[in-house]
Amino acid sequence: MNLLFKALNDPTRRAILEMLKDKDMTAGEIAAQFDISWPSVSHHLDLLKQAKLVLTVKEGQFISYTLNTTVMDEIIKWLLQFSTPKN
Amino acid sequence: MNLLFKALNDPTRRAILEMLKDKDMTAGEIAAQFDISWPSVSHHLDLLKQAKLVLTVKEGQFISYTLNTTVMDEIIKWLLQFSTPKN
DNA sequence: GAAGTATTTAGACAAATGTCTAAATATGTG
DNA sequence: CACATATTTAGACATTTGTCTAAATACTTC
Repeated sequence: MNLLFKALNDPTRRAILEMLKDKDMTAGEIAAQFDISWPSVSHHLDLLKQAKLVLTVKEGQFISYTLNTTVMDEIIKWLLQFSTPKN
Repeated sequence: MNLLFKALNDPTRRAILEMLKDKDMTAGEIAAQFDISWPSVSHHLDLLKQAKLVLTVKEGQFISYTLNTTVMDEIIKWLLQFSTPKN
């Protein structure tokens, strides 16, 4: 839970997740969308990976990043405890 | 969105929210549940308030904190964009 | 209004975070 | 194998964050 909220607590990382919603992307494609350096983006990707919010697949020379929506459901479940009056 | 995720990115603050799920509490009652100093708890409450995750009601000498679940729904909505294949 | 309780504000400090540049590690190609 | 491309790792540095103690503010009661 900690890693999850930590990973979500950054605009760049949230933007990455929104990009991956539409299609899988390589680290390079992702980095190209931002004005920060590649190593910084790589670091963000690492945190997302630690939180298991993204999964990586090696595709030859490239590394493709994919959303892992399973983990999203975990946060949603945590949040829903507040919406329902009595569980 | 930024303030929201920032507010959620701390175990103490998440614990406070879970406590408030059951019943409204005064700042003092909340602070008593933790081993950290009252000013620290007050600071956490302030961040929760900034994120509008909690609302305050002055009850005489005390300040009562209440959950604001409306805001939770906002995060859930953001998260749900990833769960549904095509919006 | 003086004194007591509840809570926040101020200011300091160590630890965590996001960024950078430079270098290292794959992987693919001639 | 040598070289080029893709990505990560290392190390440094400024900013942000969570914590503390001390002091200030707000409300209640005598």
